[in-house]
Amino acid sequence: MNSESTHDSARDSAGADFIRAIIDQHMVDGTYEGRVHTRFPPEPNGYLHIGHAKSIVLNFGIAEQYGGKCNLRFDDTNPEKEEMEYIQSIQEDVRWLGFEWDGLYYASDYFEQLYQFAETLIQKGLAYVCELSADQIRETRGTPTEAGSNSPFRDRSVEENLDLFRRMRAGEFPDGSKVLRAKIDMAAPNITMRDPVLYRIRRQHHPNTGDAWCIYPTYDWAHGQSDWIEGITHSICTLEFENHRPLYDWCLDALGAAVPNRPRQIEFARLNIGYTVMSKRRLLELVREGHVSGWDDPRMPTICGMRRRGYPPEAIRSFCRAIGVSKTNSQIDIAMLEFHLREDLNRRASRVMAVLDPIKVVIENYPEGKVEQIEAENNPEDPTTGTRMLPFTRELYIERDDFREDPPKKFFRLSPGSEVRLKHTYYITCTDVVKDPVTGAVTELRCTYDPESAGGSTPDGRKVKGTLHWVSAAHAVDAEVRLYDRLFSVENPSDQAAREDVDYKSFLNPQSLQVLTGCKVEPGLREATAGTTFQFLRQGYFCPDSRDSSPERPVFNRTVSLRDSWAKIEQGGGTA
RNA sequence: UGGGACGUCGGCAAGCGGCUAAGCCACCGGGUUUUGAUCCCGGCAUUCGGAGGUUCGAAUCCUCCCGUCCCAGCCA
Repeated sequence: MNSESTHDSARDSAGADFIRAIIDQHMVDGTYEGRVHTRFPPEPNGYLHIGHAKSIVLNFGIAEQYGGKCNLRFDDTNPEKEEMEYIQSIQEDVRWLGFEWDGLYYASDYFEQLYQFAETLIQKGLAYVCELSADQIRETRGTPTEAGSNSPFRDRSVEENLDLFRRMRAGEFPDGSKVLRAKIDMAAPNITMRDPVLYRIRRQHHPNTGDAWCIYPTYDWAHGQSDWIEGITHSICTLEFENHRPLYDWCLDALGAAVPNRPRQIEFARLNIGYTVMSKRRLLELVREGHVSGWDDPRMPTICGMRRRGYPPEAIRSFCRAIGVSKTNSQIDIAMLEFHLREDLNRRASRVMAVLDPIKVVIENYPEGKVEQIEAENNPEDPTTGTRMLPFTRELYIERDDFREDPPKKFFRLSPGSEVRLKHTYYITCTDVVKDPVTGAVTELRCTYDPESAGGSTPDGRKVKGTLHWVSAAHAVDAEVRLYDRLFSVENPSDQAAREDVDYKSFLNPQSLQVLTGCKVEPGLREATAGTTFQFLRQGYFCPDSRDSSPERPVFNRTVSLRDSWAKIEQGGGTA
């Protein structure tokens, strides 16, 4: 079923999560006759995000692990919010993450059957057509501490209910005028069980069924039965559905579902990550109000945003596996995500040189017009990736921050009189600093090189502490580089906003995107295409932007920076 | 003040009555290094929300208490 690419790491020695423990037990006692069938059931009302990835990895991962199946099912019971655009993007994202579904279904595929089930319910005296308005239903539902009261329509005859329900379907009544309700218990302590609505009248064009229906089932009526129809064994969902499980079971019982063909609902805690928001409502809002450039803005926690940012699917998968599955409401440290990102990229990203904030270096004793080809390894973590040639000339660019006229303690990069190594090649020594006569800003560094140091070491064996990345001025390609940072400047935007009674958007990080122009990258990068993430040596991982980059005008997104212990030293030391 | 669920290191998370409470991230040292990256080595909960109790023995069982989350959509 699933592709081999998802096997990327065996489960470690830790015990299986509680869901797998339940399945293990089912395997032992034969509850489902050895069958495991899960499903990933997104509502097509938004783009998938990293929280969905957790669920995808869980559901598809379980199917794979137990030799079972996993369906992709669109939970399209509410045509008001659902769109084709989302149906497309969701499939794209699931596939990109590396999974292939066994069956592709829509809850709407079952509308007829669901309708028939509802008639069965009516016939059993377990559902009735209620004519109370939405407001009246709310008012008679009671509160957490007070029981609700019965609807005056609760005790209609089976015949009347059947007739009314059929006429609802036939379109004889206006939107919102009637609903079908389950007849359970208006005094139930669990509010979900107080005669929940099963069908509503809504003349709304449906992306899949068009105008075939004017009544639509609610989630509660559609979900469990869809699971049942598909032969799902383990219906895994998030914690907020825990209160609905009794209803899920009630529906199945009412229809006579029994093991081994009776789905079991299991709830786990949804993923939360610091410094971002995860609800589709809020993500939609950020898109609609233009706080980000779209669902695929590289700052978004959406799958498409992360893809554009340069995350490989493997990194997302290994993160999802590492965080575990439990029922504890938790929030994962963003550092955990970044760790798995770097771990993956370190292994596979080609090393290249790019100068983000260039300052010119002129090597005075290097012949004018001479061009040497320097051999550079592509990835020290993987020698099979070979080497490439890099042009070296008298005029180069290095990182402005790699030079200090007045170097702090333990700074072992370039400063007047100091000697450093240029990565893959010569040692250079700074001999003079050229400044703008009016601003005093450093505009150019004059250096000398040691011809004996070709290849990065000298016959006399002297050491240099610093190694800098560089690019030949004449050969460098100009590029735009976008540095991304966390979307929000506080760890819990939603919680904090609620506490301080302000809008969560007031915590948007104004520094979340910094655009650098005039960056100088090595020549080969002109040909780079989206989908490949590189390591810009000593800086971080970057990828060509899938929308805006072109050979004529390369644009790179910073996926994540490299860990930087010097920055820590400098910060800590400076303030101490 | 109703019901449901959850509380083990800064963040995740194993543990299911009996070795000195796994592992990962973060953090703090130290080593290697032509990326101050990677890699390697070491440190990091006498304690499991709290208080009682059962037991030879409890994070694991019982009682009470405290805290957090979810539920009053014709959303999912």
